[in-house]
Amino acid sequence: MDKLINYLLAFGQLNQQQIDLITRKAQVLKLNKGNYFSEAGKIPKQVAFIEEGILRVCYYNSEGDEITKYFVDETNFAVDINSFNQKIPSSEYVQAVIDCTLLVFSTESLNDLSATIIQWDGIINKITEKALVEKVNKLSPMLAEDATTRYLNFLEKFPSLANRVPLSYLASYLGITQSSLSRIRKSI
Amino acid sequence: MDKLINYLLAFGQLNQQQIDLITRKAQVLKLNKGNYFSEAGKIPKQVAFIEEGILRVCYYNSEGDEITKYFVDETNFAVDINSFNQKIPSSEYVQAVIDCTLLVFSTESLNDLSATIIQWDGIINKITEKALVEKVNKLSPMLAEDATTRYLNFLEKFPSLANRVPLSYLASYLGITQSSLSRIRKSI
DNA sequence: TTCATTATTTGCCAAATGGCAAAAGTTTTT
DNA sequence: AAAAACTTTTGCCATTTGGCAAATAATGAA
Repeated sequence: MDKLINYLLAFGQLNQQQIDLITRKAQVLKLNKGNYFSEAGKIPKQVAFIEEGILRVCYYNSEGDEITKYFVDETNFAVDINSFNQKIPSSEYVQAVIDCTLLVFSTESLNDLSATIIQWDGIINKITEKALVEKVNKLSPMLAEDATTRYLNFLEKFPSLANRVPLSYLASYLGITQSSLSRIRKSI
Repeated sequence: MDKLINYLLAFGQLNQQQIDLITRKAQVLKLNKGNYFSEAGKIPKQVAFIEEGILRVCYYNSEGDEITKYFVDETNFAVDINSFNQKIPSSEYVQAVIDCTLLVFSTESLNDLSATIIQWDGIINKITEKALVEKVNKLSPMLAEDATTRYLNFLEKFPSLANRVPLSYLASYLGITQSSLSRIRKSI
């Protein structure tokens, strides 16, 4: 739980009473590799803070290919924020890439926290904004990079993952085919 | 000014008094094609609402190439949000792609609005989040598309722009070279 | 352990895109 | 109007990436 609290504290002050409340509202969830935290077609009812492990967000494009939109690692929140906020069915899956320990907040818990902790909304908004800005800044340059560079950058960010994750997850994230990725790996 | 007010009203309620205040804080700025709204290296001190025209956000990558990160069109806000909020020098330029009419809010005006209008922060946060989510959702599939598809999608979103904008703006946004884009155009 | 299933690598060749430089076209300046 | 500066197109060829199918390798189930 410390990881979560420290993370929140980086975005705003919280007193001990508030911290205790947050701690009480968080539920530990162990999610095994391959299992889904949330699924397309359903309205997301929870937000996950990743204490250990890595999730990925993926969807099916119009050609029916499964596309990994991004990976989310330790000490970050994961949720289809758009669907969650608007209470509309998600178009994405959120899946454990490796065994994960999550701290889960339900919609109701979040409402309580928002109503009780005056700084809560401000903190959450900062976190949300930062996470989204990072995603844009990550994706944008990828378009101009070649496949090998994109793979090397992935390796840097997720060194432990490259060989433990199905090729398909990675290839679709990098925007290349599995065989291309396989060849790129070989050439390194 | 109506465009702005209607846009804001889509994200939250505002009474006439509040609308008047917002109107008073907004400054009209005509920005001609090619001119910069904000520049890399400077701390952004203003936010722009685009009443007419199109802006682009661009930067120089490590190879020194100028990359168009995205275009922002009518009825949207533009700012390097990260630098603006953190008050750190921007790494991006915001430039008029065609002649623009902007409604500009200074940091101070925004602070006033935030302090005076109770719903302000909520509205702005919703707008920010929506804009960022849209950018991620736009960029992510582009990686899996070929250059022609990316160009066609651009054409759909900005039909009027394709032939009025320097090739270089467009090509760097699409992640291809100018000559490739020129050939793609020809082939259509 | 063995079989079945799934994931990854590889070969072969086609298609897409890039690099570079010259030519053609546009715009701006004088 | 002519010259200069800049933008876009084009040719030629190299490199990258893809498509498809077969071969290997790895994983999981019986």
